[in-house]
Amino acid sequence: MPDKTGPDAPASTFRAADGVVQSVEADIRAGRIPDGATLPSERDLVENFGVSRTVIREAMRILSARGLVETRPRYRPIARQPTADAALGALEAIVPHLLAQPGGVKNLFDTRILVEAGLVRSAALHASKDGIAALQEALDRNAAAISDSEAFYRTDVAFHRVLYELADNPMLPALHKAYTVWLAPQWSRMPRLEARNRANFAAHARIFDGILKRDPDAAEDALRVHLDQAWEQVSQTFGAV
Amino acid sequence: MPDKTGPDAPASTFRAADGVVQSVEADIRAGRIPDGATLPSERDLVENFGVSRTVIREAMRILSARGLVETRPRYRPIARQPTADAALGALEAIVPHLLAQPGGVKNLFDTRILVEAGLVRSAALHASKDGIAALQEALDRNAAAISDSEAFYRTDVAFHRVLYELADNPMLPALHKAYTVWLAPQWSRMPRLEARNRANFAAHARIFDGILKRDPDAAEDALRVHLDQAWEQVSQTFGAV
DNA sequence: CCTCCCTTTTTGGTATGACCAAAATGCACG
DNA sequence: CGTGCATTTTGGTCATACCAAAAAGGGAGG
Repeated sequence: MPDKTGPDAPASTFRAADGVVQSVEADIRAGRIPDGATLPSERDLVENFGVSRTVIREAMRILSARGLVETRPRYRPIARQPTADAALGALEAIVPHLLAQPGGVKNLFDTRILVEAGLVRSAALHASKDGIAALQEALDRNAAAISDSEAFYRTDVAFHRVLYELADNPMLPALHKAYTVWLAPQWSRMPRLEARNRANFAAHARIFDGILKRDPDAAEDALRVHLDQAWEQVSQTFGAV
Repeated sequence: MPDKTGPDAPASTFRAADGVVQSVEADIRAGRIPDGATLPSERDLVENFGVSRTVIREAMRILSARGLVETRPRYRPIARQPTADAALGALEAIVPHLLAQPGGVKNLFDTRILVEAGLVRSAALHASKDGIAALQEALDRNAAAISDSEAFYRTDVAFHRVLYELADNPMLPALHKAYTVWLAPQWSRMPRLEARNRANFAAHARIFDGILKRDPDAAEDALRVHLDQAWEQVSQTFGAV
């Protein structure tokens, strides 16, 4: 019974693991395996699917690459609902390669500038009262943390995150998180100075001001000045990257 | 000799496959395994690394997930230089899940609008003579294909691609390609009509005109009208997605 | 009764060896 | 000088076994 070679192999490039993948994939998406739940042990899956452990492990690897399960080396796989977050998270292994190439960090950072410029323009034109209030709150928190570089970093990131949240598109906060994680190696090693915090806060305030005045050009300009300056700091710290 | 458990296992969560992955990873990035070359057979790798085929296969799966090797079910793995293209390509397996969720296609398409709006603004402000010439050429090709819907689709995609190329950031053309692939299932099933081609070409011309006049607002507006209209067509064809 | 530590069981990681079918290769034939 | 068939190679799968780490269980001590 465990043997099922031959007769039911439809497509030429069909692997047994694909069947397992599809089945588990469907179970996760349908919620039969809830988000965060541990999957059955490999040996149980062997029994359920009537395939060898080799195939089960292959399937787990594929599911892991798809972001549908989270695997740590010696632990049970955990089911994950396929979110934008998981999708971007799947890039975590390859992005460092891109960043290591000449100009890699700059290129990635430029895409961030492109996106955030669009976001602040959009915010200036369409942000709701609530959205602006959220931004104001983030800005206040940022102000309160100027003298505490650790807290300033957190509130800095949070301020930018609000910009991504304002667009009301769940993919964008995920993108912000990805940017933060990807660029963290550069940023976290930068010297933290109160003077710098002050300058960065002022930039945030200018951005907010542009949005408040419904002036997309001013908001975008402030954002660009801010991020260009941030880039200056990074590239000074690390040399040409 | 093939046994190497115990003594040299530094981190707790270190798997033998990780060692193979790192080694092959380094070989590919250093060009010792050129882009496009087939990797040694699994059995050869077994010999080279002194581990079992189990481990080699595990390593191949990991490398495949990282986008460093391309594996087709029954063929030899092919080395791939880690490019932005490969990175985005790694998302190909999970993005369909996101698109299948309510509003998924719309959300993705909105990010595209955000990005392209930024691109046309940037083009209007900074595009070089050569860049504008390239855009002009793409537009001409598009015009010449109005009566041939198949060719029109190709030149349409090509016109937008030029926008992504103008920014001189290798990650952006990769992004364009990804958008094209991801949204192809929606787009390729749309009815092709010469009238529609004509409208789309007119929109392209307006975008180009805005760029030529160095008027970012006009260019962006034309782009938004164009993509909103495209979205209208898609959502009419497929209902609320 | 709860906590903490130690023992047992479970489970993931790896090694081996074997078999099949498809792909790659090579050789003989037209 | 192709071209088609036979052989070899190679990826995909199965089965089994062992180890070490994690999880579970259970008993001693507070």
